[in-house]
Formats: sequence, structure tokens, C-alpha cells
Amino acid sequence: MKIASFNINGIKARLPRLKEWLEETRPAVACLQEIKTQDEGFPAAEFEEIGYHAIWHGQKAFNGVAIVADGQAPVEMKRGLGIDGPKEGEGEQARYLEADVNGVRICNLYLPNGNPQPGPKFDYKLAWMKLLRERMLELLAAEQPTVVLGDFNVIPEDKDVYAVKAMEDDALMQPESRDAYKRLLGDGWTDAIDTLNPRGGVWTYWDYQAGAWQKDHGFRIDHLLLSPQAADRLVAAGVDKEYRGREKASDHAPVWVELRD
DNA sequence: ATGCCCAGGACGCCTGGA
Repeated sequence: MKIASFNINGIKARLPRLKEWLEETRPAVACLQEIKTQDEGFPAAEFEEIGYHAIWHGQKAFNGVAIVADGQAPVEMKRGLGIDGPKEGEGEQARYLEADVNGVRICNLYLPNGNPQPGPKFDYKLAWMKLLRERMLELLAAEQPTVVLGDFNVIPEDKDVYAVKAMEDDALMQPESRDAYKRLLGDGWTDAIDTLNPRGGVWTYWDYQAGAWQKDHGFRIDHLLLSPQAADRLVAAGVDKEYRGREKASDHAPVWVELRD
């Protein structure tokens, strides 16, 4: 069972590329982030056409997450972590969606970026990570095969970035962000990509600017965390890097994990 | 030392991203 995550940076702008990727790699489940559309604008029929069924949690212009599954509808289990955005009165941002597919709990997240730091956006990121940890502890207690995946906006270690110097002041690799991520692993979650690539050097994001893709100036911020019951079934994990190089590409590449059936 | 490039929307400039 292949489970994937892809920050698509706008579902309307990315639809042809996204359908191409689904048809070519055919994941059983794909978690999407930054769909950047309100619920009523979500192109559900486009997925039905190629055999995928979707659930989604959108908002106007920014953020937004969706889960699509091959040949069956994901069964929604939770929407949102219950935390308001950093702006006064804006309510909760669309960043978290949880569903069951084939007995596996799928938790799709788009963690706040946190820049600039320090400041209210960074505080929001850390508060969000605290709530996420609480939710993930509940998930561990349930002892169901569970995958928590998405755009974590955290560079876990120095080996996960092309140049430490270039990113040292960024919210993605501040000690507080890294410590919060490390606490998740300490609770018993397995970072699938890191486990299979312990020397690092695996990127999931390349900036549109300054020829980052051409120079391979990337970093790893999209992660797949497995509960013990899922980690027992880990077969392979990887990055569909090639898709970052296509026309009208997202600035992220898809990441995936294969679990034994 | 800064900006480079994108997407979306209020639209010919702004926010937000990372």
C-alpha cells in the first residue's frame, strides 16, 4: 500500500501535473497540501475521472488540505486541531485532516511555516506543534497502523539541508522547531525517509528562486511518520524528484512510503 | 546585503510562501 504526500502549491494551477503524477505512480492514498481553494472550488470530479475519491478542507486563497484514495472514499475521522490562526479573529486555518483508508489511519498536515522568527507566526508554529504532539500521543495509544504525513516545515537536522548557513535564521531549522520534531520521534514515531537514508542529502523542496532546482539547492521538510504498527510494515520510502523538474511544477516534490499489505 | 519566483485575489500591486 503506497501512501504519498504532495504539497502542490495551488490545486487549480497544478491540476494537470497532479493528475499526471497520480496516474503514473498510482498511490493508494495521496495527501495534498496548499490546495489554496475554498471548499466549493475543489475539483472533485477531476479526481473521480481517474478513479480517485477525495475529501478536503479548504479556505480562501491559502493553506488547505485534501486526501484522495484509489477506488474508495477516505473515511474522515478528524478535521482541524482546534487552534486559531495568528491574526485576530481569523479562526482556524485549514491545515489538518484525518481519515481511515484500508484500516490505516492517515493524518494529513500542513504545519505553519513560522517565518519571520521571532514573532507571532513563529509562536503559532510552536503552539501548533504542541497540539500536534498531543494528538499524535492519542493516536499512538490507539495502536492502529497510522501514518502522519505532510509538509512539516521543519528541517530536522543539518544533513537535511543543502547549506546550513543559507537557512540558519529560518523558522524551518530553529532549535525550537527541531526540538519539537525530535520530541515526536522520541514518543515512538519513525521518520520513514530518514530511517532508509540515514546519511541525509534527500530533498523534498527546491525554491523557485535563484536557480535552486538547477543547482540542487534543496532541503527536506515533507515527512512521513509511522506508528510502530505501521513501521512494522515499512517496505520502502522515497521522493518522486523528477516531478519537480517538469513544466509548471510545484516547488515541492511528492514523497511516499510503501507499507506491506 | 538583498532579491531572485510563484499562486491567488482585493488584481496592474498586494500577501504569503520557505
